[in-house]
Amino acid sequence: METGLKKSRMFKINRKTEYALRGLRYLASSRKGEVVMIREIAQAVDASPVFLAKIFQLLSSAGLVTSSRGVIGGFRLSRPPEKINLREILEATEGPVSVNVCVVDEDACDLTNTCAAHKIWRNVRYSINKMLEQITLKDL
Amino acid sequence: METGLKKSRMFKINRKTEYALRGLRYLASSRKGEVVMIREIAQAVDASPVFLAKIFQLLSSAGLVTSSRGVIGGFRLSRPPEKINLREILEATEGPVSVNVCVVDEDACDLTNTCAAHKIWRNVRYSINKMLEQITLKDL
DNA sequence: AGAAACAGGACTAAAAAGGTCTTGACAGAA
DNA sequence: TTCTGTCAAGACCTTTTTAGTCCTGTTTCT
Repeated sequence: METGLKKSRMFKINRKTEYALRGLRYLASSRKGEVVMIREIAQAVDASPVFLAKIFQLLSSAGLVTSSRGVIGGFRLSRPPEKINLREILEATEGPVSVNVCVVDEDACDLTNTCAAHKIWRNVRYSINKMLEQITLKDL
Repeated sequence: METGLKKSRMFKINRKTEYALRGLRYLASSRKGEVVMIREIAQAVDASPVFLAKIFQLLSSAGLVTSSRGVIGGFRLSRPPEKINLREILEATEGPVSVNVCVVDEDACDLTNTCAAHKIWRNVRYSINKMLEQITLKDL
């Protein structure tokens, strides 16, 4: 059957998250604690340095990595790998888990008060977050 | 901070799934078991009839609803609401849960054999599916 | 001061999602 | 049979999101 609507993959992480994970993994495993410049990371994870720089800005402002400027500048993990969980990482690059809008933005749901679905979605979101929090960078 | 990269919402279901859920809910609660034409459903859930028709084609080929053509044609649920779970619905409109590509497509992961992450992603996917399967159309 | 690194914003390109249009197949009623 | 109203299917267009570049500035070390 052909409907004209495309089905792809549900809940798939996007490319910037993919790169973020690879970059963090590189920092965690190959260069424990050291300051590494973006060019090296980009080369290691096979990404464009300019793009990866943007991604690391997100990670930096989320507090997952710490940047230093200047001639020997670069990035390093702000915390040991086992203290950085997957929820934080994904949230830094993609925003919070929401599944259904009305869970996050109450006003977006025109059935707020009567809506049984509301509670369900909230639970789904909670469970996903919980699961993601149990996985740390070290596990990857 | 401004990076030029946008963060929105993680794991958010898209509009066609939203409409699918509303449509199914309408069939389940307002018109139990009856054949209802797409125009009525569209009106009830405030969606374009043409677009909703496409969405219901997906649901139909997934076996969740049954269509009948002709002058008194339309759609009805193939099974009672408590036998239709959320995973089936989301999968019908958005495709399978995958989170990370390499879970679904082994070849896409260049680290297939050594990759510890591989196992992790598989578990995440499994847990999400499990959770979604426990929620049925009736709960919504 | 100068070189080498990140910061930040504007901008462009590519891909995905959302949505329309047209034609055909089917089923029932006159 | 033929007409009418429904879904089926595919091609097509538009809008939104994601991916990625470019340029200019700021910081820090030598």
